[in-house]
Amino acid sequence: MELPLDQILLGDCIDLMRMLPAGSVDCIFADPPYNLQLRGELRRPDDSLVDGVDDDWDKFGDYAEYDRFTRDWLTEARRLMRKDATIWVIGSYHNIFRIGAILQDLGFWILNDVVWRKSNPMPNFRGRRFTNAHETMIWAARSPQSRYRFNYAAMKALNDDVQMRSDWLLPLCTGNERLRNQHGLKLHPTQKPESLLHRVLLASTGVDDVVLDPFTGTGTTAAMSKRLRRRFIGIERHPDYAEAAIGRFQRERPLPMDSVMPSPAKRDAPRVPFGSLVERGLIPVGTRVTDKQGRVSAIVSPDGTLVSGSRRGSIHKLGAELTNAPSCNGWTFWHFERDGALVTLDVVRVESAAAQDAAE
Amino acid sequence: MELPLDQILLGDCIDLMRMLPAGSVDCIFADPPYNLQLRGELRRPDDSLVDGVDDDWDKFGDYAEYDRFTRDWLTEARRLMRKDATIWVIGSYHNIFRIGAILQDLGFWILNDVVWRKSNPMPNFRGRRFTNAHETMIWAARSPQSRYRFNYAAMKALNDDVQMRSDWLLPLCTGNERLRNQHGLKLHPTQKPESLLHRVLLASTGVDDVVLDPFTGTGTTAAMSKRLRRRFIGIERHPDYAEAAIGRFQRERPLPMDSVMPSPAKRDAPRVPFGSLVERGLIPVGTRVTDKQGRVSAIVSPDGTLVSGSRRGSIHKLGAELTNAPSCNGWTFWHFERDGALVTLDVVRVESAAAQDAAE
DNA sequence: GTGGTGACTGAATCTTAAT
DNA sequence: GATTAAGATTCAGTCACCA
Repeated sequence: MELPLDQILLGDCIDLMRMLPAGSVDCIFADPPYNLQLRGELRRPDDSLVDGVDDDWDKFGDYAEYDRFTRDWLTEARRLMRKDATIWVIGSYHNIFRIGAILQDLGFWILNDVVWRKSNPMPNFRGRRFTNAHETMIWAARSPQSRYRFNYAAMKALNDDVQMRSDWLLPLCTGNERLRNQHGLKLHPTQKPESLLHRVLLASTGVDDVVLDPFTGTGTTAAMSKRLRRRFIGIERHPDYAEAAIGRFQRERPLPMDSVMPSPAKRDAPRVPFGSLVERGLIPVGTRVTDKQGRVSAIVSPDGTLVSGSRRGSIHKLGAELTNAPSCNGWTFWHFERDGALVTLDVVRVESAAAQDAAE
Repeated sequence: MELPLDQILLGDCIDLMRMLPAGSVDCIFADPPYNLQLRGELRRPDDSLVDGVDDDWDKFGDYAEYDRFTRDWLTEARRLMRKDATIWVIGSYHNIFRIGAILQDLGFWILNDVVWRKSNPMPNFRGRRFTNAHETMIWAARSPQSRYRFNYAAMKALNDDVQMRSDWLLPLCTGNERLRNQHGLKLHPTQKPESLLHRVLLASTGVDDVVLDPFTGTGTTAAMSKRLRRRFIGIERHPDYAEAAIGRFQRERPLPMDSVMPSPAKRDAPRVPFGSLVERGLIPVGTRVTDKQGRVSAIVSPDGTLVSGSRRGSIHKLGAELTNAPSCNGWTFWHFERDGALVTLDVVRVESAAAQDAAE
């Protein structure tokens, strides 16, 4: 079977993976059934019913059956991976420990466990546990010898020039992004947010890499692969999900090539201290900066700190302090008026970097 | 063997646990060895050397040894747990997946996986992975039937009155808290911060509960147990660590009793029958009660039931019936007019409880 | 357009005491 | 042990609707 690039295949992932040639994919993202074991209905304090995951595809007899299923699909997945390929598997405490142990048993080499912290998780309605506010992704190479791809600079740039950590704060997939049927009901109970796949693919794949998703669902991996100009192979067993994923994949448009290429200028650009922009007069001392809504404001000091009343700190620190946030990207948080429009500090940073490049 | 309360035993934890009586502890915190001794060579969690040969069977054999060790100590731990006891196990991606799977296989019931997000993790020096900025704790009950302890109100209070989430941001153990030898070197490679154990014990134990730590190390669990007035049993194999833990335990002072008592939780308050409020005239017979919007109404009877047309029942039952809900908390559902304002029955209940307290 | 209100929702292993 | 009734319990966000 030739490699079915940029297609979504309808059928069982183990059967279909068996038909694909060994060593043919660069990266796998897999969102297998979690084997949730829900024992009854759950109601919110206002008595409304929680729409839990009760689909047949998430039902397994016991742990042994789930383990067998996991070993089978991971074995095929590993066969399809090039020797330097990596795999991502997402899960919750119901299944992720079994998956992690089986990954290790099969010879995969775990690189990180990455925690997706949900900014808006469903609360715990009965007050009997901690709010289950995260899911876990395991990122593993095919073997300890794999010389895998990790776009370190891109991740660092995405994280305001500090190393990307193993815990990612991202919202659930809601609102317009969530695919719905003609009745306005969610098409898939567990659609993943695009932001999550965006970061996964940006971190571990390159342009034209072959990405496989054996549990495509409604195609978030498919859409993000196309947007970021990766090649995609999807497998989905459920005809309704597959149909939705195919339509979504067709509608998706790739970003311009230059925006998805790792930018050497950006990667090698030295970190620009805010103070240096002040020094160079690109942002005058005394400038009044505010957040986007103008709820908080501060004044630029000569040393590159901001002052707001009796508080003083870096653009990041003061932004966090004034909004009671644990952290803040001051570059994008603070705005100031220029030519009658509000622009972020980051705009000036980018302009200054471009000017430096031109000078070299 | 009598229960060695408030002691730290020197020896192998499996051997020593075998000598303790079954069903004798309320909570276990375990920080088992990962055996990650990186001396310029790669070692697996069980300390075996990665030999550079991609031999699946060999790797499985190594993991098997770690699994056997894990199964052995967890089996003994489970025997020591009361039927409603819970266990915490902390680990990293090297070992936590194996531990989680074995916990499930042994019949434990996972309640949460809790992520300890390190506010000051060690950076990734080689830039080949995400900064490993967290560790994972599994919190599990002895069985699915366990009626385990979770101090919901205390956790909510600790978190600015919103539910405590499954991701905790806490700094590493550094500075003065870190135990050091006479050369100023850290005594133990993975000493856990007191804040972590403080939260663990506050969440899942009560005053005078028996806490066991089979891998005591330098005794963070011991110290926090004593500080919070829990009873402690520790086991440590390494004489230097045990000695340090014993000294630390002896130096630790318990907090005042009133400060370690749990935050008052509504579900622990004594139950007041609605009828007794009627008897005491706090809510007069004949009072007209309604829901918040005034859509349904009823009249208070002398026996503490409500009457609405031909229907009659308890405040809960009638509330449920009139709204076609499966259940209803009558205390917060029903309102009545007092001094020109609508107040809930619950307000009266709380007032009467406060009056009783004052009278005592 | 803007702002305020209220309804709705999300991978969830979600109670306990008394009879 | 099974059954029944009491009663404790939610956060961040989106969107529709209306003033």
